Parts: sequence; C-alpha cells; structure tokens
Amino acid sequence: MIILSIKALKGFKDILPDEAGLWQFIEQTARDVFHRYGLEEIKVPILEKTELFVRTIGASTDIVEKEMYTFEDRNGSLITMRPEGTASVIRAYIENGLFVRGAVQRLYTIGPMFRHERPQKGRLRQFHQMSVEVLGSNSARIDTEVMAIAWQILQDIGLQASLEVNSLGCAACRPSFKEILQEFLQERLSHLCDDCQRRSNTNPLRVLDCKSEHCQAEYVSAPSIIDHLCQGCRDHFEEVKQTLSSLNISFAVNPKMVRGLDYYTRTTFELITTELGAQGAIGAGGRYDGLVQQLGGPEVPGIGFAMGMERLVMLLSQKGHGEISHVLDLFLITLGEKAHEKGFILMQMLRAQGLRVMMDHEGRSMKNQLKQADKQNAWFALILGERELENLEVVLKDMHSGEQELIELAPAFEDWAPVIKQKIKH
RNA sequence: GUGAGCGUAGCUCAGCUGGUGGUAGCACCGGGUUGUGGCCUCGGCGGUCGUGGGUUCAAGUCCCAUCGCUCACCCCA
Repeated sequence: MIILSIKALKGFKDILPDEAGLWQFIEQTARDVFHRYGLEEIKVPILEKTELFVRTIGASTDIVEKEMYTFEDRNGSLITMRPEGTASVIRAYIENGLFVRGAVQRLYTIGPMFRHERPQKGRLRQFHQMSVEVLGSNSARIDTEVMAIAWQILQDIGLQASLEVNSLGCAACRPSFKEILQEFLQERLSHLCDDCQRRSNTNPLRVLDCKSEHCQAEYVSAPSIIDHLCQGCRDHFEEVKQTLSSLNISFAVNPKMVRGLDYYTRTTFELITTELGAQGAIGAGGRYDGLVQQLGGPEVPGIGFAMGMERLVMLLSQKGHGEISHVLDLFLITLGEKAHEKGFILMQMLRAQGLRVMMDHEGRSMKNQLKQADKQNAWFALILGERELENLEVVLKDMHSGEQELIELAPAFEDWAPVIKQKIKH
C-alpha cells in the first residue's frame, strides 16, 4: 500500500488521460464554433490585483466576500486568483486600447478559475470555463448572437439544455424596481424564510429565486422586473426575444432569474440542465453595459457568457461519450536485441514521416507486444524480428482484419520508412 | 460557514447478530500457442481494513476522537 501524504488540495482535480480526450473534443468543438462566429482568442493572466474583482464583481457579492483566493504579494499588495474571466478581459481591453482598433471586439478565452467554496457535484475550487466577451455593441442582435454561440456549442457537442432569459433593466429602471420590490417584501417579511428576510435588505432581487415553496407562494403576486423596465430596456428585450425566435432558438423567459454578479444589465441568460444534481447551470451570462466605464475605460457596452467545462464533461461522460480513444497508426513489434536496436531508429524515421508510432522497450513477448498494440488502438502492427532483419522484410499486420502482408525492403535503410508509409495509407 | 452519508487491493466492491481479510470483478504480469492481439482458460502479483484511542477473551464489524472523500444547503460555471 502506497501511503501518499501529499494529496491534491480539496476541490482541485487531476484530469487523467482517460478523460483528457473528452476535454479536447469539447474545447476543439467550441473553438470551431467561436471561429465560425468571428471571435478571436485572448489569453489573460490568472492572477490580478484584488481590486479588479472587487470593483467589477461587487464588494458585497458572495464571490468577493468569501470565495476568492487572495494573497499578499511579496511587495505587500493584494492579489487574487481570478474567480471569473470577464473582469480580466475588460481590464486587458482597456489597458491595451483594443477599443481604438475599431468597432466591435469579439473575444473568447478558455482557462481555469478559482473559488474557495465547499466542493460538491459539479462544483470545484479550480474549474474551467470557456467564455465569450463582445465589446462595443448595443445591438440586441449581438445579445442573440452571443446566446446563439452557446446554443451552437451545445448542439455541436451533442448536449441539450434549456435556455432561460431575463432582463435586469439598467441604471435608469432597476433602482426604482428594487424599491418597489422591497416595499412588497416589507409587507410580508414575517412570512418569509430566514434567508429571504436577510436578502430582502442585502440583495432583494435574489429572494425571487428562493427554493422554499412557502416563499415562492408568497412571491406569486410579487412585482416582476419585466413589468418595470424603462422604454429602452423593454424595446431591447423585445428585440432579443424576437430575434432569438427568428433563429429558431427556443427559450423561456424567467423573470425571477437573478445572477450572482453585480455588473449585469439588461439581458441575462442561463443554460440549464436537470441531469447534474444541484448544479443545473452549464452556462450563463449577460450584458454589462456600464462595466468598461466603471473600470476607467470609455463608455463601451458589453455582453458575454461562460460555460463550465467540468459540467460539460460530466454530462457527456454520463451519456456514454466518455471514451474517445487515442489512436496509433503503427505499433512496432521487435523480437531480439538487434531488431530492437534497428527498430528504434526505424520508429524515429516513421515518426518523421508523420506517423504515430510506438514500441515497447521492456523486451516483452510478441504476445504482449500485440496486446499493447491492441490497447493503444493501433491500426497496424509492424513486426520486425531477427528473421525479417536477415531477409530484408517486415510483416505488416492489420489489427482490425488480422490480415498480414510481407513487405520486401531494399538494402538501403533510409528507404524503409517511405515504403512502409505507402503501405499503411488508410 | 451549516447538515447528512461514506472510508476494505491501483480501480469497483462483498464481508450477516463481533469469531482466521474475498478462488470476487476490472487492471497488471506470465502460461496454455518455440514468433501473433481482441474471446476463453489456468496461474501470479497485489491489504498497516483511513488514522489514533476505547469496549471485549476476540474489532473490518461496536463506541469516541481525528483526518479524508462525497452529497446537499448557501451560492454558483
């Protein structure tokens, strides 16, 4: 029994080779979608000044209050491992003057995020997101395009989820709605659960998605943000709904949907599944029109979303798509020391020809080497024994049909690899 | 931060009211085939039963503590 005293941190996971293929599939599919929608990749740091997140996400949000990995840097300044991607991208956008490059920036980024929460199914302390940020457009069609990207990714990787949309209003209409809602809550405060009583002060919008049936019964007659949008927000939301429909993207309006970050305005949305236990959201996002300016940039509107990689991986492997096996073109089998020596060089030459080739260096039996070829999912096995070496030939075995072919080789060793490559075109 | 459940082989798990740790499955290695994989068959390798105390003639099993994991709440991707 191996007793390992140093284990991975709580909530931090290794992604093992068995699973890595699925990750690659998801990431490649998503990149392909991003490029079809004209997005460009941006890579931003994992570590930022703490202040960046406090100012964007909101000082009183759960993320900032209790979930950030924050340290003192060696010079004493506070730094934080990013809990989400938008803040860093906006910072980079402003810092590098991307706004002068022209109209609309369409960006995507993929990478790890960190939140110090109690782990559970579908929730880790280090998790990975693919996220999109589109900066510089007010158009409702951009909202729709952004949702279409998320929709397209799910389609292409073969998953289903329901899309819920809402509008949270803007600086003009949200504050007054908040007051109306708070009034409503005050009147029945004693009927609400402890959480809602607390939230009615700190974050009144949040009460609306309380899971208590009792509270929900109270909220049946609650005022809805949708009914209190200003003219501009109402028009925008109508156009979003209309254009979503025009693309045949099905959605449901959920006026009780609230998001955990303060910066959202107008359109917000979530992609929800029922197949992941308590963690239903596999992707979520929204518009953040004041954010760039709030960070000291120009008055530029934005919208974005993030998808949780782990949750996608989990859904796919639950559906049995877990095995995306790696494939080898050729497994080189050698028998005897001389053949092994020659084979080693031949393997390198075959690789230089662009083939995926492996061999065994443990001196195992032919039976074992064939087994390895099978395990590695090789198309062909190439047998090079003492006998073949003497006769200037190799045996090429098709691992699927089991058929074997004797290949005659020229005395010139350099000619071997091209000849073998010719034979295994599939 | 709060609550519940679970820790036995590398992995998945049996192990009853305490009485010698399972020929268990998967994986790995070897034989059955002097140089031919998948299927089959035979064998082999592999355990401080999470850790520390306690109860008992006797603890994987009961009790306490501790660590770890999992799920849920809160919140979120």
